[in-house]
Order: sequence, then structure tokens, then C-alpha cells
Amino acid sequence: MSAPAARRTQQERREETIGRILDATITSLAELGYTATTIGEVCRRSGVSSGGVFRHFPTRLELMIAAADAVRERQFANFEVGLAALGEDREDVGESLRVCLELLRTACRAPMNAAWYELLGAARTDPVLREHLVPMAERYHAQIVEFGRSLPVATRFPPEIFDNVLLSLVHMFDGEALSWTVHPQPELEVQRIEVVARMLFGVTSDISSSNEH
Amino acid sequence: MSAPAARRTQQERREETIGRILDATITSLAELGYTATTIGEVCRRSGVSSGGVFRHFPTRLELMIAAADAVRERQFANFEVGLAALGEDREDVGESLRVCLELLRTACRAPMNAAWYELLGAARTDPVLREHLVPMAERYHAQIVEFGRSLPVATRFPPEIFDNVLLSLVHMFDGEALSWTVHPQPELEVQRIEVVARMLFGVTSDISSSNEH
DNA sequence: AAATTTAGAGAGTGTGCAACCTCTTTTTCG
DNA sequence: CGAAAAAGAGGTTGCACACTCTCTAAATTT
Repeated sequence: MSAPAARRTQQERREETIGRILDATITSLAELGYTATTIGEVCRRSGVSSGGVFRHFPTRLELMIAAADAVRERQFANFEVGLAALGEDREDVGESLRVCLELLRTACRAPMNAAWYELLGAARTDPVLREHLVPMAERYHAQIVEFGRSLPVATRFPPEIFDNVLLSLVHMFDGEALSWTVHPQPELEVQRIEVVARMLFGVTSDISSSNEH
Repeated sequence: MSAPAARRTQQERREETIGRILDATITSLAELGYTATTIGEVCRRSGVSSGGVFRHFPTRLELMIAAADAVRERQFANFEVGLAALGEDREDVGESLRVCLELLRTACRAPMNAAWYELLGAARTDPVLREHLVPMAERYHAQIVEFGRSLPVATRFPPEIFDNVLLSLVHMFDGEALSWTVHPQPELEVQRIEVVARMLFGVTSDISSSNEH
């Protein structure tokens, strides 16, 4: 009558539980923030007892660090998906640039990214968390740059400034996402893609033939 | 022998205490973050008892809201000071633009701004705080734009996009400041001013005569 | 100066948290 | 199967916090 409790190996059992815990932690970070993501909240969301959580993560901090790593991995996986969906239409360069900008904005506003911000913000004033987050942030940025270089649009920019342009855009959309919470400005945001695209054309390496068709 | 406890009016006494409490709250926000800015911490820093704090601010939340308003006021005052210091040298346009960008970055990295970020981040997941922060954020942005328009550099940009360009830059430096905590990239940051300046020249309204003296 | 009001001190209270500990269930190994 | 080990449940503990309450000190009013 009751679920037959399918036989699993210890490893399967363990990994499934850890997965549920990490999922719960990430969604709670995104929805409730770092502070409100308590062990109790994670238990509620994951259906795992506090004893179960502490078996796998000796402290709340280590749980957060594991969650951070999971977020980085998944965000990058999402990027890959976005890239695949994008690779299909290669019309004119101007249009594809705008599409890229929109995609970047979407990624910055994703709930998953909100979890990342929470951890980043907490790391500012929590030295231990920061220490563990540093290598992940470095890797994350490296992955973003690597990803960006693989885009067709990348060839339009002088290589020596491309990384910087891309990361500057990421920062801009991050800042936009942050202030969007308390002060969304839809009109400005629509126009922003246009303005930024124009600014970017200012540093593309020659070939303004893209402008018309 | 002991301080003669100079005679003050109730209003003076009150205002001084409130000032000390707000100062303590703001520095604690900047140094320890939103969560660690407890009433106890504010008492420690301000020398005011918890009873004293609660006389003026019925809840911790109201203290935070008052602190947010004080931060906005002071950040704007700091801007004014920066403007005054800037108004003196008006050499060539390219150079003045770079100076403006550096100033903007400095403002975004100021400890006072860190307190603002903490409040902004907390507001994302705290509806009551957010509700009270919204009008302050609107006012803050309006002040930034107003301030920006008063700069000589502003005349170089088409008026219809100037606000957007400025706020985009603010977002960019905000994002940079945020990620700087876990992943400072000094070389990129030096280059960034240059890259952004070049991009900005792409949207200045004609007059590229500025380039050479 | 006496009476009243306001500012501030500081001990006390209830709550919610991370972490611990013991006990039960599930899997593994002989 | 039976013993050992690992996974997980959930009650308990100690602590830090926001907030309350009562009391004292300072200022104001009459």
C-alpha cells in the first residue's frame, strides 16, 4: 500500500537527498534571501530532516558553499542552452547583437542568478564564505568570457578589449537587475538595449557594412 | 571633574542621540551587513542603550528605513562635494570624461554606498522594507540624473539618451563594485575606463574635434 | 520649587536559530 | 540470515536576537 520504498544503493540514496537539499537551498536563496534560508526552511522545502541535512553538511556555511558551486555549474549549463537556441538565426550583425544583449539581461534576471547575488552579498561581510566563493567567482567569470568568445558576434570586436566589453555588460545588467527590485524603469530598459548597441558599434573593428542589411 | 553635562534642550539631546544611532547603523551596515546590524551592535557603536534606541525607532525595520533615507541624503551631498572639486579643471573633453568615470566609480565603491547595497539587497526579499525603499530609490535616481546633467560633459551627448547612458554607467560600476568583493580584476578595471570612454565617444553628438586638443 | 513630561538605561522575556545527540531505518558485507 | 555501517529522523540545548517593562535622569511647565 505505502510506497514500496524501491531498493536503492546507498550512493543513489545519498545523492538524491543531497540533490533535494541543494535544490531547496537554491530556491530558498532566490526567494527568501541568504538570512531567511535557515536549516529549518531547507528541511521544509526538501522534506529532509535537520539530522539528515547535518549528516551531509556539517555546518550551514558548508551547505551555502555547496549551493554556490551548484549555482555556478547550473548557470553555465543554462548559458549553453541559450547558446544552442541562439545559434540558429544568423541574420545581420546588428540584430544578432541586440538578441545577445537581451539574452544576457534575461540571464542576469533569472532566479538562479538571484541566488548567486545573495551569496555574493553575504560574502562581502562573511570572510569564510568569501574565501570559498573567490575561486568559484573566478571560474564563473572565466566561463562567461570563454562562452562569449564563442559567439559569432565576438569577431566584430578587437580581441584585446572583448573580454572587458563583455564583463562590463555583465556588470551593467547585474546592476540593472539589482536596482530593478526597487525601481524598475521599463521605458529606459527598452531603450537601453538600443543605446548600448549604438555604443558598441563605436568600438567594433571596422566593417560598418553591417549597418545596412 | 566629570563632564558637567552641558545643559541642552530636549530637542538637541534628542537629535544628537538620533544622529549617533543613525551613524552607527550606517557604518555597521557597511562593515557588517544588514543581518549583523543588530540593535545590540548599534548600541555598542553608538553608546546608546537599547531602551534609548527603541524610544526613537519602534522597530528595527523603522531604524533601517531611517538609515536608508540618511544614506541617500548623504550620498547626494557627497556628489555635490565631488562636483565642486571637479568644476575647477576643464581641459579637453576626453580627459574630463575619464575623470568623471573615475569619480563615478569611486562613489560606487564608497563605504556609504555599500550600506545602500545592503539595504537594496535586503529589500529584495523583505516586502515591507522594499515598500519604504521604493520612493527613496526613485528620488535617488532622479538626483543622480539631475546631477549628471549639470556636468559640462553632459552637453556632448544627445539629450534624449543622456539619462540612459548615465544610469547604465552607474549600473555598470555598481555591478563592478559588487563583484570586486570576490574577484577584483585590477588590470581589467584600469582598462575599463579607457574602453568605456571609447564606447561613449561613439554616441557623442558630432564634435569629434575634442579628440585632439 | 513642585509637578509633569520626555529621554534614556538596562534587566527581563519569548522566539527562533544552528548545532548536537540519540535512536530508528536502510543498505552492505560476510 | 546476522553483524556492521551508513543514512536519516527528530527531540534537546544553548545562545543571540528583537522587543518590553520598569526605573532613573534630565528638561519643561506652572
